[in-house]
Amino acid sequence: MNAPISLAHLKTACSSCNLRELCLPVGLSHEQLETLDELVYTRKRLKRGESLFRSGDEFQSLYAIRSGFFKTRVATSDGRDQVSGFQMAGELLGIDGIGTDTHNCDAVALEDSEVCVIPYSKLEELSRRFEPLQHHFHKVMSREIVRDHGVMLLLGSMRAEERLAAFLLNLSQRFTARGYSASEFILRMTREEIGSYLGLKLETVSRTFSKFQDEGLVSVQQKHIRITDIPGLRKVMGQTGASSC
Amino acid sequence: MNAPISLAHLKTACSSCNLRELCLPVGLSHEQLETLDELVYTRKRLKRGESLFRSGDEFQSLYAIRSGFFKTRVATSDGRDQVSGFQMAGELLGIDGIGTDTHNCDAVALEDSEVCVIPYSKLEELSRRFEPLQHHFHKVMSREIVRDHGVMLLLGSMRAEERLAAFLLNLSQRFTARGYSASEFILRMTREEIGSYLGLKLETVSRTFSKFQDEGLVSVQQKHIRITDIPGLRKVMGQTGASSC
DNA sequence: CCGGGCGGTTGACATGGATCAAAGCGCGCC
DNA sequence: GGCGCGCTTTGATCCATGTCAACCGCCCGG
Repeated sequence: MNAPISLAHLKTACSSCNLRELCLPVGLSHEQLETLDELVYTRKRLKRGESLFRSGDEFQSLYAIRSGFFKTRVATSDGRDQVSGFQMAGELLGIDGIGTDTHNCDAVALEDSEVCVIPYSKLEELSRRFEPLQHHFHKVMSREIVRDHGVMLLLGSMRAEERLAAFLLNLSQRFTARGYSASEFILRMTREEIGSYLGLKLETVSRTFSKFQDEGLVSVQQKHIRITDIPGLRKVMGQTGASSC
Repeated sequence: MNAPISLAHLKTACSSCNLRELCLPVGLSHEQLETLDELVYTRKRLKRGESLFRSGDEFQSLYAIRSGFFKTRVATSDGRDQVSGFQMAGELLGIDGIGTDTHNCDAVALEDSEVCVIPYSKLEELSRRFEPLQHHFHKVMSREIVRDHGVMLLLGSMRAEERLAAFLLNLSQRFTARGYSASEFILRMTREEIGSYLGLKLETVSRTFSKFQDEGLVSVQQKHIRITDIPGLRKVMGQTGASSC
């Protein structure tokens, strides 16, 4: 049922991974890190468009993104679906599966990607023996909840321009954290996927990009984005409709 | 800064709590339960309108609701806020604080309520020693994430009627799980709070209630709700705008 | 028992974003 | 390297929901 996925049985070491400051082991000492190395046995490569897991799949592992870009997608029983997040290197996929032992969303690679496979039972076992790991794992889950509340706020009370500004600033900040440019990047997702995530139609996303460009906030060329006025975008996000006061 | 809150230093035992099938200890054996009793030292009573914690407060404990009804509320930097959830007996409050050691939302009692105070460091310690507790706590957090994704889907792609139908059915189901009527209950929150949660204005909530009443789906009298046609409400939720095909 | 205020309802109107439609372009596949 | 499809842009129109306003009525306190 799943598309074929190449499985690389490579020995992976968190202790030597250059994402360790973003990923599960963040903040652990070097010797603590070496304890972690027994957690990750395998990696998995995915090509663009392939699913890492799908809603309904049995849950067994979490996945840490080593490279690439993903979206997660949730669906209603009546066939509508929505992008629930975009994930990049160092972020964790699959947490949704813990609660029901079954995945509740699809994770799809938006470009050729590689993930570390973290067997969940192993993670639980290790985090019982190893307090800093337990603590950090809890933090990761808690932050995911806080992030989701932020998206709920965006979806429930922001206007189209504010949503897109918030989206761009969020991407910018995450790229910065990974050592990339804060102001210039390639969007890995389509206008439709952005719209789905932001609760807008693709036409609205496109129009809003054009509007931002006219206003000199960004320079848009297809998927290539250059933010030319970060404070300006912040101001767009901050303004409360204005008409309501 | 906080409103005065009465602290009851009562010995509380999960093992004899009639909410144990809904709360943290769900699914544990009786002897396992007794290990849990050392987790909860105190309870806290809150009157209607009081805050259990506020955004920015230092995070120290989780709270299990023994009785009553709460809302949580998140805010943007520019002053807008939104209800992020309604919580009832057996549910856990405060998970948002784990990630940053600081609470990221306000929790407000919507009626006189009582909570069990669960010191978080104690919970981590116990769940290291006690695998089923660890496992269940992870499940609770994961389910919260899945729930939030459901709300995001609602906010991003449902119409007003679908949102309100989903809201009523969700309440109904949660009341059922607590042994109350699935079809008749008192809303603890105002139309404005419902609207905030659902990304609608209070007038829209009110109008939609009236519409449901005209259609014979519910009988509404202020905060008193009687669902007269549960399958009908389900159908409202399921229909996909219809115009889009 | 009465009065005031808050929460709720309803109506009229405004509007942001959806929808429908059509054309351009750019990227990937062969 | 060229072709075709999918993504994007842009325009015209429509509609769901927001906004503004007025009134109602329940509940609480005096």
